[in-house]
Amino acid sequence: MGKIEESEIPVGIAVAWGLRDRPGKGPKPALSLPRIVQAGLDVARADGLAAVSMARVAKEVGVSTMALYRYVAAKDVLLELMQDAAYGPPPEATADQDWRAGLTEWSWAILHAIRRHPWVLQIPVSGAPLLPNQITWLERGLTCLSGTGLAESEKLSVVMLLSGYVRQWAGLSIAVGAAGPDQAARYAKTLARVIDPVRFPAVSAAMAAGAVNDEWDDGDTEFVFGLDRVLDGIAALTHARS
Amino acid sequence: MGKIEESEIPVGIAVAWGLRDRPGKGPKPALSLPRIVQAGLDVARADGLAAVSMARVAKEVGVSTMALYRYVAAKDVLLELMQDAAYGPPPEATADQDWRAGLTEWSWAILHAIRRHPWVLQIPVSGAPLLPNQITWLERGLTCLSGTGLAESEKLSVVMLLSGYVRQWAGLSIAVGAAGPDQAARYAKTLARVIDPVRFPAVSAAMAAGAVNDEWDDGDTEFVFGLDRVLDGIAALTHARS
DNA sequence: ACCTTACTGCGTATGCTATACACAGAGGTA
DNA sequence: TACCTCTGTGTATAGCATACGCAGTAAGGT
Repeated sequence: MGKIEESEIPVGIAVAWGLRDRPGKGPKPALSLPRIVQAGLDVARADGLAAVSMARVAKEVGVSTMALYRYVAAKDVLLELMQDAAYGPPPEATADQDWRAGLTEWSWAILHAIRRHPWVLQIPVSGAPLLPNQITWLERGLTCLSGTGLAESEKLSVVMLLSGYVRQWAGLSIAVGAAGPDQAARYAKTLARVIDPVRFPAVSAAMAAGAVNDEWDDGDTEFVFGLDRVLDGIAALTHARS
Repeated sequence: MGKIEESEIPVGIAVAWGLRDRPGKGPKPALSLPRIVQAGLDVARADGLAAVSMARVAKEVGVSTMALYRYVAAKDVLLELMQDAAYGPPPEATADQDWRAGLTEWSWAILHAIRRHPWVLQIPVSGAPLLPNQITWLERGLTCLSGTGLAESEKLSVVMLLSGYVRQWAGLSIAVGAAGPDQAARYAKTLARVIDPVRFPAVSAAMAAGAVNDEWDDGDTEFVFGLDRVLDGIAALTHARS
């Protein structure tokens, strides 16, 4: 692979894809990028994303803080790489599925990945997805839609719509259910305390009907509800196209 | 309003709703919470959310750093208040709309609010929405669905689905188009550079069709595409319910 | 064999961050 | 008047990302 002009591709991206001239001139590197990223994952899993500092990661690898900067241009890059590693590659696709079954599976797989590494949601969105695993997930999602008559740009929009939903839903459900099992009940109680039924009749009605309470008791049924809504919308489009 | 047991309601929340015993014992406060939040908004607008430090906000108000902690328990609370202030109250609802028109308007209003204050997307999600403006937005969204036969919990899910979509879409479109007008083209070029058509046929096809390039040229058409998909899905549900 | 060159990991230093704590003054209440 | 509580502030601490310079290491060219 040829040399890359640094003006075109961000450094971290190039590294992640394995492009880089390795002249092998100096001393042999004592550590590797995957090793650093793995250490970052370990710290995040153990003590949360907030605990992921360069110093902490370096200690985890058994190396001085500044050594990391030989492999990673800045902390942001490390976080991006961690994110890509956290999602990992998507699971193998089941053969002979229609688009709906395929995308359902795909969405669940995203949700599971996020549940495995909830901290990925706290990583600030820095740009469009570009890293290997993210591209692979995108590829798998687009493939599900190959049978439909959708335009390429429509496929792309659909996949992003879906991944956005999963991500958003996961974030909300994790935030609500984070501190404990009965946190949702407390949330409802707090709302009831603060909300004026005259100013907020609809919210009050929803609360009176127990919607807020029931909402997160078994998160999965609520997830499939929204998922089915999105998929119904896509189905309407595919019907119109065929 | 009575005293609140601090175990039930987070401090910042209580403050935002205006609940707090004001014994007026000591010296008169020289500043107010809204003044501080406004200063935070000013800093965020001028130099981005990263520039919002307690010291910077304090300087903006003309006060020592630590003075802020008399009004705000921690920086996180300030950020939550800033977020609520950034969204502001939702616009007045147009009379005599069906749910779809109402929610469309509502979604656009959210998008506009985010575009006015893009940094809100960088605030880490700390919990379920609880602040006054957020509740008001929720109220307005639920009200749009009052005519439909949906269950309360379904209404809630629908509203969250929609707000999630808008938020997600706004984040992506801002991230992509952030650095400049031709950033999207560079993104496409970079992708083409890195992506193997054999390993990623679907992504390559999308790129070849110009999907990635066209996607963000006029962001609004892409926004309404996804929005219509979601609304179609909701429409399918309302038909089933009536 | 030797020098050059590029690359490694490291130690130090800088300037920033949030916030704990103690204190002085203000303005109510008893 | 004495007190009590709430105010704003100054100082101090611990942590953070990272710029910079240095010493050592291995390969390429001569």
